[in-house]
Amino acid sequence: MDTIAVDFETFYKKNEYSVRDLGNWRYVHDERFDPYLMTVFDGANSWAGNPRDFNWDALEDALLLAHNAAFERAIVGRLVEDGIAPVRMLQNQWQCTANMTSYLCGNRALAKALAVLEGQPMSKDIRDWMSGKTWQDAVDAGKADELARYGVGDVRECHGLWTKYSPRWPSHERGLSELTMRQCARGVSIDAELLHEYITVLQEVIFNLEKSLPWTDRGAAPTSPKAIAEQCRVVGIPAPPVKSHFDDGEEQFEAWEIAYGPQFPWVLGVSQYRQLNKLLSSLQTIRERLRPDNTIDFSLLYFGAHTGRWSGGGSGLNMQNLRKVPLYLKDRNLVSPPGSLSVKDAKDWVANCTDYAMDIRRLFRARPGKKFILADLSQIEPRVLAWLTGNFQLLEMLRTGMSIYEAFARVSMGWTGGNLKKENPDLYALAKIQVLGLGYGCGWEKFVAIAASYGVLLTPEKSQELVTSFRAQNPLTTGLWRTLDDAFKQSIHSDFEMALPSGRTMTYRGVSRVVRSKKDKETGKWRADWAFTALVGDKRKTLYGGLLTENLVQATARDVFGQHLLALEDQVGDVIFHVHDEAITEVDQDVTVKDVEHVMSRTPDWLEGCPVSCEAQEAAHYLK
DNA sequence: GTAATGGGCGCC
DNA sequence: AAAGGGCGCCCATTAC
Repeated sequence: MDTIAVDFETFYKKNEYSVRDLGNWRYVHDERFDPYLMTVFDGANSWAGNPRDFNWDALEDALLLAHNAAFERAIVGRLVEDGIAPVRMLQNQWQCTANMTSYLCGNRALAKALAVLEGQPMSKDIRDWMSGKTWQDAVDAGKADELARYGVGDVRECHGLWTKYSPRWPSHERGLSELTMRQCARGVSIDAELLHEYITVLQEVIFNLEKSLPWTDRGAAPTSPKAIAEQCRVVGIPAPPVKSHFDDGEEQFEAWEIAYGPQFPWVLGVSQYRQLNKLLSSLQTIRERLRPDNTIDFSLLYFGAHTGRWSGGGSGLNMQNLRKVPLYLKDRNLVSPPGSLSVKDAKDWVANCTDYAMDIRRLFRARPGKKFILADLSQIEPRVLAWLTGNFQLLEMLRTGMSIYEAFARVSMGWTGGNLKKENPDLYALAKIQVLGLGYGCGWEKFVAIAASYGVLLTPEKSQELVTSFRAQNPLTTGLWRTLDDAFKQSIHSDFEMALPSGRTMTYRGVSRVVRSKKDKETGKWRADWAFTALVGDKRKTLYGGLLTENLVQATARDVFGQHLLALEDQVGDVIFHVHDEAITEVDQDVTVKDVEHVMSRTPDWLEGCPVSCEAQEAAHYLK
């Protein structure tokens, strides 16, 4: 079979008319859509020109390659609709070399991937210059040849990368890449009526809120930090603490809100404005993306994170960070649950409110005649950590169906009684936060914040006690930190490679040691300190044993979930989208929760002995 | 004018 | 010796 690389240059304008602004489908169906240049390379010959002049027979039955193939594929779909490309073009197989290079070296962008894999620089200047310009503009400016050369260069590189590197890209990973493209194009069905209602209501709420912020009268933006600081100065209260400047920044900010919120409504109003505006932006994006059948396409990036997880971005709507707690609106004003509540408690709090609740997750629903089955893996990361560290005692208890938190309490906290959650809920809560928060080397200050996010308040003394006892009672875990830390440091002046159980390897390129000044906790004095760094994608980061452990666990959990995704598509039905350890499947009425659970409870061959389980439920729309 | 950066906020 | 991590989008501000 021929393998042919294809690339299109299309009219775009940054921040106005681009894939980033509109998503693939809406972009190629816009009236401004103009694929003015097509370039093709089959390994020997290249062609460049207007797609109307292309001999499409040359692509019949070929494997098509593109860097960001989801985009090229959407363009071909539009060309087919317009009768420019033949209908049989919908049958070609595609492979995405951007997905491939993400897997191989953590870089999606062609120029960066070439720089890392081939040590080769590449300029995108002409493409940047084309923002807002047409093919005729390029001709008039005498840049048409340069543009065509650039396009041909792209397809040559794309083809070359595939030829040289595709053998290193395992077939199941190609399968996940293809599945991702299918999922994004297939999209999800939207309750359009509810969407429009939500937008109308939310606009009114935001309008009311904006008016209540004193500085908006003076023309300042609703969330202007300068205006907020000025207002604080005028009324004689301290400016809000910057959350990221402190381990307990979240708590400090909350304390500031509690101290001054009752006297000055705008103190709470700013956060509320940001929350509401973020939600409204998402709703408006969904509205702009609606296709005639009331579905939207979206973007999920295969290997978007260096650990291999998918990321949700690239087209202005992220399906992986839709808010869980509905907004409670009373008389067209937002009433927020107390900040101290956990997500689960906040949801219960809103559920008990009458008036009006707005839940963005309700908008995503199964297509007519189908139903959703939502399934998520149960504590996959701590289970993987237990397997990686050889914590057989814990794994054995999990195998009996015991909760991981109770098993942890028995193995590491001396619990010998019956059902922990029923008999000693306080100890259960302490076990839970340790399992979720202490596996990767977290210190006591940060642990206070993590515990708080699960609704557990720890004093500094209690936090220190838990961190210390966790490390003493879990030598297998601290041993893995140490092992990876040592191995990483041994790799100085070269690359550090970390083998995963699945056979995949994570590579941290260019390990080096840097000297930094650091504040001594006891004396408060600055002194020299070493840190070991390496490249993660194209960014240099400081790494250490606990962090490498976390990366290893996250990557392994991703590989487990990836196997489940392929099996679900193969054996159960369409996976509409997924969020790290949670699959949203859209299935026929005769498919059962058990069918999904069966697939997602399977332990891969390469993780034998690690109990995997999931929780699944049917629903008419997305929830949880 | 656009690019880069950092804070805030959403998720697992 | 110690250090939780992985993302994306919106907004405001600053840098160029």
